[in-house]
Amino acid sequence: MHSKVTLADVAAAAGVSKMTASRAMRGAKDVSPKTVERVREIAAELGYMGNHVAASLANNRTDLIGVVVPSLSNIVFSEVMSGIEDAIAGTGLQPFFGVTGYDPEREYLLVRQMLSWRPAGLIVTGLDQDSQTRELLQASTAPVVQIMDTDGTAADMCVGFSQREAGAGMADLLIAQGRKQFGYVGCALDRDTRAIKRRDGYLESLTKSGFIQVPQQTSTERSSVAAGKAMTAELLAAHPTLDAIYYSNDDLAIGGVFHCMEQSIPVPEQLILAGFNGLDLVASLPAPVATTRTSRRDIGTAAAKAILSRHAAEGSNDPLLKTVPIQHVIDARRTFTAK
Amino acid sequence: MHSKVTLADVAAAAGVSKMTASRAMRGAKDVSPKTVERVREIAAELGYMGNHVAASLANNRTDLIGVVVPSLSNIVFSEVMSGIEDAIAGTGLQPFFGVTGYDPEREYLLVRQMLSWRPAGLIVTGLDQDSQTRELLQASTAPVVQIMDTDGTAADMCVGFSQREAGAGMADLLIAQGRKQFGYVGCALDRDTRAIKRRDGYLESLTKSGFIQVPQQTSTERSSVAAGKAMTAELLAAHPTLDAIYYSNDDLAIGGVFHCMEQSIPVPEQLILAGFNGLDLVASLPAPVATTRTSRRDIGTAAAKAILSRHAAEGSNDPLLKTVPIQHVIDARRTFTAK
DNA sequence: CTGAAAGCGCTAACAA
DNA sequence: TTGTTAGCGCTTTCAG
Repeated sequence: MHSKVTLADVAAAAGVSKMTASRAMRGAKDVSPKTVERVREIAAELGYMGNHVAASLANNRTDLIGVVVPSLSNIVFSEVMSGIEDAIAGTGLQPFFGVTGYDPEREYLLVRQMLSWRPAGLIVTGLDQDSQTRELLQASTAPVVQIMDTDGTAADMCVGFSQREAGAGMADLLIAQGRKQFGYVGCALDRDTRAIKRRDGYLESLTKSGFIQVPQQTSTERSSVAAGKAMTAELLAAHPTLDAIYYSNDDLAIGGVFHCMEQSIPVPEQLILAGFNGLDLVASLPAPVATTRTSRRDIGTAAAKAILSRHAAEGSNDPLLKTVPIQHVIDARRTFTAK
Repeated sequence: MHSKVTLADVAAAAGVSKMTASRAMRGAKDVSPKTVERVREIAAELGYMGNHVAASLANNRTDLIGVVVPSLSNIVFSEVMSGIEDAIAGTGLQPFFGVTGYDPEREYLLVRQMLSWRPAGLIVTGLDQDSQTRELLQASTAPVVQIMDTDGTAADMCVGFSQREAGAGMADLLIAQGRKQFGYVGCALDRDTRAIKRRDGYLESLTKSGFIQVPQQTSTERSSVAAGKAMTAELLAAHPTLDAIYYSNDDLAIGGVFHCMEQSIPVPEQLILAGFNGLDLVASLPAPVATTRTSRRDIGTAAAKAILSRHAAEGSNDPLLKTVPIQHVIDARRTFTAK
């Protein structure tokens, strides 16, 4: 009953060779339907269960697709993984994940370990790995897709959007709305390189328009609604006249709204709050918050497809896919029409 | 540079046997430090990267630990996975995940595929797999941990709490608060067996206390804040005198609060809202919501540890771990002190 | 401390 | 349509 039953046992019991049994158990192509039926029947009886490890070694490739994300407590990455799941459903590919916790050393170890499983492909978050990791990615024979960011150079393929432009775009929109006093609230800026890029884009755009003074409230703790609430309180205590705050993400911005609601600060009339990610929750908030809707699921899907297509293109001379831009949409309709 | 370099190449270049090279690359036990150093140096030069597939086949075991969850869009499961990550960090184990989408057929396929990788362990959500899947789990030589639920019989080991009691407990608390008119709002009740158990516990407890009439608003769509908002509106339109609503989870309850805030319904004075999960966000809401804080991370950690300890106990006669209960805490302080 | 032999369980590539 | 022959790259014996 246990996994001690091997293909050889099945073959013997069915009175065929291992090879025939092997063929019968998978493709069934070039095997008589009768044989297939008999072999499968016996396999079921014996409780035979194929061994992916042996199969992978024999044909020198696995059906594994490695995914490296910085965090799982962030719903964003869960959604990326859902997108990946969607794309590979039915292809027989299996995702396996690793979480870096934004730690480059851990990322290196993870990528190494994953690569040593000889995966069919690797999806890694971000373009800013350290040099060791980058070398691994570049040397990899398996297709590699870096996701979520296009500000930089990809080791192989890349699916995402410009974080810098996302930040700049939000700044431009706030400026266009006539806001004059801008603030910024962010978490994990010591390690979240994409959040840093957004902030840089935001500040740069403001600077271009002559807004030099931008008070910031930052922290190295991990993003949360509670942190957003507290940091908004602090920022506004020091700078009560702000009329727009950009947050490193929606979680913080939601905390900001909650603070404003408790303090009866009119949002968005007196103060516009802008987050990032476009979490579903944001659309349901009692007070409007601007956000950038990122197509995380699409990024996951596109990344997985890029790997699949690379496999399909194997040996052909088709030009290889490099960067797939994914649109993001600044969503501030509720915010601005409410003004 | 590529992964074409095998251990044999390294061994040859170092002038030792494959075996010595193998030993040098991992444990380093029973090998002279000199040899270890030389072999590793050459391995690095050659860009050698071990092959986990071959290693696993040779020693007939992998370092993979399979995790099956129903969904990733639910932050709860991401947190379980974080807990698992924590527990296995540094043990060299690799988690690989599969998502069922609450589909039993898909779950069966997933478990099969995972088992065929001969994992070091398997963590599966829930106790209510269909019979095929259950057979697989029971026949598995790898340790299996079912998580999140203890209402039922485990195939092997089990880590979680009673969903039924969680629902009943919330009912009791609401009753003790003097509430008289109870409602219920739930999503995905056609497939989320744990949500069903909570509702059953809730209704049963209410019935015991004589509250027979409990209007329900249910839907098969997936839980979301938006759904909670809409369903609360509908439920209250039909039953405006309700003074307590239990939701199948926090997402829906949060939608409920947002509805009440927009309609200026005093929460919790006029209406108590109760969710489930204890999401961090709930603690930051402008209006208090009761919830059941579940230790999801602990569940993940305990599950992973159960697998590790099973491995450690291999061959020994220690009694085997069966069920690990994990506390959940009903958190309604803000709700009730505010009353 | 090091090495040689013998597989792990499966499948590619032929051959029949 | 089926079978045979060789491995895949590593590690477990067991000898030196």
